[in-house]
Amino acid sequence: MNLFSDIRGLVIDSLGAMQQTGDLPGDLDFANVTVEPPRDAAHGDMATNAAMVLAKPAGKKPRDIAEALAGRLTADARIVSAEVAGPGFLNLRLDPAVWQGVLRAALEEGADYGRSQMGQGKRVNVEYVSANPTGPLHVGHTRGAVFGDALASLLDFVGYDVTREYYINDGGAQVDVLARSSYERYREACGLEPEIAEGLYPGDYLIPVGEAMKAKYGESLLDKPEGAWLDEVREFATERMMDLIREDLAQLGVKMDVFFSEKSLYGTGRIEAALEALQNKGLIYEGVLEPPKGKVPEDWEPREQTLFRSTAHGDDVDRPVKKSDGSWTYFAPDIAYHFDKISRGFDALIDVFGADHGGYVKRMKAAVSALSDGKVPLDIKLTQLVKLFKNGEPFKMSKRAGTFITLRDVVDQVGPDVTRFHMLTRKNDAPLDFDFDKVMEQSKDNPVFYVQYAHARVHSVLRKAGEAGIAVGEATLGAADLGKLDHEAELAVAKKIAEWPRLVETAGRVNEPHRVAFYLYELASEFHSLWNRGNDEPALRFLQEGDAATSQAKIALARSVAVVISAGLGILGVTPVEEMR
RNA sequence: GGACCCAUAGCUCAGCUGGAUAGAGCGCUGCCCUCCGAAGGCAGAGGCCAGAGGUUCGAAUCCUCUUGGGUCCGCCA
Repeated sequence: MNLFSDIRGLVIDSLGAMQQTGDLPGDLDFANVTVEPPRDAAHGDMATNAAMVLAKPAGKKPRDIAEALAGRLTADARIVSAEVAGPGFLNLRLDPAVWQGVLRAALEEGADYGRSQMGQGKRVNVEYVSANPTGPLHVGHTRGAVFGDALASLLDFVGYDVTREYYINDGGAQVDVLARSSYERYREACGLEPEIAEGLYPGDYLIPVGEAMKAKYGESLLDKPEGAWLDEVREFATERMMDLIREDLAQLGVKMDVFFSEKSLYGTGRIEAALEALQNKGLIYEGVLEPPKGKVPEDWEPREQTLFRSTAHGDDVDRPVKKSDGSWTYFAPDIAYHFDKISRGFDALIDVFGADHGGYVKRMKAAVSALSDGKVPLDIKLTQLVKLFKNGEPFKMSKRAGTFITLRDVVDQVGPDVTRFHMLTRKNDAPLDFDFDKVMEQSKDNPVFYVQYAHARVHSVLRKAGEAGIAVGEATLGAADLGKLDHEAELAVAKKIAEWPRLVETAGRVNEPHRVAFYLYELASEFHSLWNRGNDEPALRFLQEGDAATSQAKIALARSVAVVISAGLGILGVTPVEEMR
């Protein structure tokens, strides 16, 4: 159930009834009518802007509409009072039974409480990570992996049919470099001195690749020209790197549905087909680009290339798809890849890129817009930089010095749960500080711990109740007399739980999983607050000695908190622990 | 030169895609606890939402400009 959409439905029905009686004109658009929690609890439980939104089109004063609407709403048993306030807000107070109904729904629906049909089963493709298969994943990839994965789960939760996809850049020059670098490690494995020339990948992670090559090929590849082994080694090394990356992702709990190979686009006519589709729309031409203004590269000279008229779809300049030597630019297979996604029938596409790829957003959107005739929306989410700290000191990374931090370094040290939660405590387009010590800290100052602790506390109550001989089974709690939960501190927690279905829909609509993390923090905060009040007011403790019925009602509330935290953490990909440590 | 992102309490950040007196944590101030449901609790101070215009019943939120920070800018992926 979603209480807010229920009440909104009531408001819309009442407005419709007012149209019937002639209190409102018949041709009104209710799309902008909202029902939301008020910022200030003193304003009641919910507020609707209906009167203000409709005043102008209806040609009436907002307060008059509000008064009339209030009369109708209070006829509903759920609405205790409806007061006109401010410029025309209608503040609603709900019967406590409504909140108790929310708790009952949470208990009954369990992990599905808050699940929504908003996505209507539409197919959405979320592409994320897509790191070059030339080495292990580093921290930057980690953020993209966590973000993309949580986003995918979130969209699934609100009713989309989600495909998680990874685009393997195995078709460009970088995999040739990988092959050459691996070959040197192979020579090393054969007892020769490796020559890691400038421009090759120096990382140690290729040493095992060299050894594996020796195991497979013996010394048969030695003393042969590059042309004789390049294809073979490239494929071998790329496979190895993808195994490595898959393991890294598994460490983090990320599992892709599809790994799509860039290479599979070459030599199969698929790039040509995609460009032909653009050609048929008159969006491909031969031309010479203007040099970038202000900062002209030293070696700039005008060259004729094959260009995509991306400016026809919102880009600033047209983009080359073929180099002057006739080979494809990286953009051409990207176009073909997105063309493939479109032709697989997705209703919406999402790409998760690092912020350093911000410059490609417009051209990619232009390509998708052109290829789908504007029918398939592409949203591109950029994840900002992660700044690493150790003991409060910035941790400098240098690829050259080999001191760059990998995903595995992070996960090995702090674990997948802490990594994932912390990476989602910031909006995707805001830079993120990651302090190895702070994120591990077991104190209320650490949001990860704070939320986990709330969940653990609930389970602690359940355990203690069991020890005290109080039944806390699903059926028992579901049938508990929730009318006993009438204290404002208890209702505050119930109200927070009522917001959950609304929150996930909002988060899903804007593709922002961090909202889930912030919500969970707030819910945990309400719960801890209630718990703490139990110190001074024994009547607010969850376990009431000698009163099983009251205890069960309170435990049902606690249990509902755990249900929502568990569902929320599930979306974030974090394990809800039942006890700390 | 241009494009994109960002600018909110002393610090780190939220702000429900236009709503009421702008929130949280840290830090700060004060009080309480030290009868373990205390890996503390409660309360308070703290803001020209970078600046200037505009849009409207209403703007931190949308538009324009300015300032300041980040990323990127024809064949690299």
